[in-house]
Amino acid sequence: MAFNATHNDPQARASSPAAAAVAPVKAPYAMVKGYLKQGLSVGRWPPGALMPSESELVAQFGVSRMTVTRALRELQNDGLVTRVQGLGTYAAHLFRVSSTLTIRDLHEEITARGHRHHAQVHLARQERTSAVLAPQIGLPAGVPVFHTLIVHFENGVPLQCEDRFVNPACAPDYLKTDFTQITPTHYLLQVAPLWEAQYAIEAGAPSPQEARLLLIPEHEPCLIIVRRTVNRDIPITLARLVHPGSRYRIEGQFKP
Amino acid sequence: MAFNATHNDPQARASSPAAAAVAPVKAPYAMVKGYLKQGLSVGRWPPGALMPSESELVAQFGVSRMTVTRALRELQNDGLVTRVQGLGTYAAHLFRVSSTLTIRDLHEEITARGHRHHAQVHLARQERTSAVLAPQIGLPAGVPVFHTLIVHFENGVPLQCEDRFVNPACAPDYLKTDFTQITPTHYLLQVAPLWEAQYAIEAGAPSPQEARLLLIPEHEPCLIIVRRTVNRDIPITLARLVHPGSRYRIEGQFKP
DNA sequence: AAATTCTACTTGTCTAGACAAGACTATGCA
DNA sequence: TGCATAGTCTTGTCTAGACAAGTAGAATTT
Repeated sequence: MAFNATHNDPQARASSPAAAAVAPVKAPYAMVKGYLKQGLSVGRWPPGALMPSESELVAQFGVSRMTVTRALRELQNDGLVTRVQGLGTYAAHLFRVSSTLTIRDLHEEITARGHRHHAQVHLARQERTSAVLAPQIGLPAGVPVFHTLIVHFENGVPLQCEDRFVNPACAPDYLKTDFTQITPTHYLLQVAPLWEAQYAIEAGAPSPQEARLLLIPEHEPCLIIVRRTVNRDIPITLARLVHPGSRYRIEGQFKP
Repeated sequence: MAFNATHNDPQARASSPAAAAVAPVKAPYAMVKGYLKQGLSVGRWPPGALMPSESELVAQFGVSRMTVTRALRELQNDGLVTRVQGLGTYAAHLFRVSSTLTIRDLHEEITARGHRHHAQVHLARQERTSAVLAPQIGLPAGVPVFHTLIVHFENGVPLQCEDRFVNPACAPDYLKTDFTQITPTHYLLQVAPLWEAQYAIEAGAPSPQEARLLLIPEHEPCLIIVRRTVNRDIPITLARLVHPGSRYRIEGQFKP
């Protein structure tokens, strides 16, 4: 991965001008993919247009069909083309554009910035699901759940108020964890490494308690993430993450 | 895509119990992928563990190597495994989990909900880049830019205030567009169908003007998206999209 | 003892051909 | 005219083998 690009480096691209003598030879499938991507970029195939068929590309590039198929399948996964069996490959309507939104463990995010992270545990106990909470987390009402309320600090400044409910069946030792050392996210990833989640990102005012814990005025806008996590239909956790709008934002990029 | 699952439906899954008589036969590559995914889910290979090699899976499933390779490559693209040439395939450390965040054209989003969309154009003119704006959009100071200020309504309720600057070089006819009929996003996608973008999502208070246009009090928290779009290093547009926190939120899901 | 070479195993990629199945079109029949 | 059928083109998937290249450890040489 560190040497000069060779034909089996799928990420091959032009390196520094000084090293331009060594041509960055792309793998054939990457050539085909790049050709189509470039064509889409310059408007050769406007959205919805029929693109060359696999056999045409096979003839044009002199490669086997598997190679062309791979290029087209990757473009499809990237959302750049739509393929329909029996019809052909079409340039995608990019009306919906997607990017990968990465939600990282907050501890890792802070330390990656070279800053100091610490946490204050304000609540860590067992409760019973209320009628309001039960449908949200996906458990029956009245069953035990773990409830933690933790404030995370970056360089001594409160950055996140984490109000979390955890299904004891998934993490029986959850409350024994020292949350000043290990974040709940980190712990839960170890207990249940693979899961699905639904999330909602919204702007809202903090609750009076959250404003107090985050040391912000009650009218300060906050970025609130509500996330529900399940492992094969079994609820794991429901978290409400409140961030002061002046201290936290989500950044990312689209790269079709 | 609508019939019973056959061996080449990659999305094949168990359908309703009544139709369980017809076994949802998965394609071989999907079998291998599902087996590995299941193993990762139940902790058979904890994060960082060495997983079976391609040749082992070939022997185990009695399929060709290309089939196994495809399953593993898709798992790699999904971020579930890490592959190193010469070493093997490892279960990924899922400390950073990603999802696809889709930002759709607002008009499509509203009509998809079965609601009515209309827009009010409050500003559509040519200006010159100020010293503050120039570095943000990536153009020199003092050059012409198009500036539009449009409020979008869902069923008559203001949902988004769109403050946008556009590079005339990319869309010379931008100002001739009837923005009550075609959203700027839609128009720009036609002019420059492929692009990259950086975005930031944050919570904040609206400007007095934005509060007035959105018919909300000045202290109402808003979800603000700032997006900068470029096509091969040429800036296309810089947009500030302000949404009332009580009326708009971003939803999505992780599905490793 | 240190450096080098060899070997076994891994992933990365490609080929040439095959069959299946969906979608459209032209044809033949009633 | 209306309908069924055959043909053609498309994508979806799989096979069996091949070579390249990266890694690690064992064997050999210096």
